[in-house]
Amino acid sequence: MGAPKQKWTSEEEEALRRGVLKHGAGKWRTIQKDPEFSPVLSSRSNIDLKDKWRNLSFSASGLGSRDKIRVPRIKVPSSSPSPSPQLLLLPAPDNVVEASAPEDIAKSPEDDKTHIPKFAMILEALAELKEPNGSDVTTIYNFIEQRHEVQPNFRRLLCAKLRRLIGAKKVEKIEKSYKLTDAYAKKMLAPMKDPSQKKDPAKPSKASKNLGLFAAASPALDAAQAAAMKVADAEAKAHIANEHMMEAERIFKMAEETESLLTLATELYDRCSRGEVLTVLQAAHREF
DNA sequence: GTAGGGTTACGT
DNA sequence: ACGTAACCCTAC
Repeated sequence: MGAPKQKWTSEEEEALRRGVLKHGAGKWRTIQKDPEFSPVLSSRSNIDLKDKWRNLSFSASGLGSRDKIRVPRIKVPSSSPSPSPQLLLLPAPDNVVEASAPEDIAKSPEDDKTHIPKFAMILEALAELKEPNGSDVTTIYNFIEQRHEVQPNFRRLLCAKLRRLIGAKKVEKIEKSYKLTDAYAKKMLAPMKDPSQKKDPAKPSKASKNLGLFAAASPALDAAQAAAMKVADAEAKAHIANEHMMEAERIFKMAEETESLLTLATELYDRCSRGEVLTVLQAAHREF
């Protein structure tokens, strides 16, 4: 029944970019109705434009790695060479990055020691929040955000993750809130006296008697829980400390990059003002 | 009409 | 398991 997702074509994307350049971000209806773009964007609604722009903004802001600053790439449409200076001021999302990414730092991209699966974070949050009627997304998000460094779009991911956990019968949804299922909560808190843990993902155990699971927790459960919390806490602290070091490192590197960019820009400007013709490639490789 | 949270489909 | 693009829902 559903429409199989209408992927944006590069023409549509380009029209959107130009539309934003012309009318500004937020004027989605105006852009959509503009005769210059309406032929291309006819099958897109104003909110489609908005959503697409949001996606572009996200992917252009280089989450997780460097530059929070969006660097608009100057793309001359080849037919009309009119690169207005506004281009440099517009917060237009664009395919940044380009070439020249000297990874001279001896840091492996995947750091297994500090990698905590998203699912684990969510389960940990639910286990420790232990709200009888479940916790809503915001509560869960806040909890995780305090404990772990999360990416800016984590909130968005959280919903998808929770759904998967529901599918895996580890979490159940009550109204707008989420909580661990009876079966899974027990499994988490159970001591390892049972080596033959059943991994049956299809737990038919209905959530009929899960009320008061935590309220009626036995001393043994409390102890196990406290121990688990201590471990989790220590891990979280180590994780945070590591994150801070990495962040400092990242900022330092960013400062270096910014400085060299500034130098490059100054040189470029100097040369251009003397009438020299340079290509971006030359500039990037300092071949001038 | 727009912004932003939420959901679903899909690719890796 | 995870991230993301496209789509949906709702408050303002």
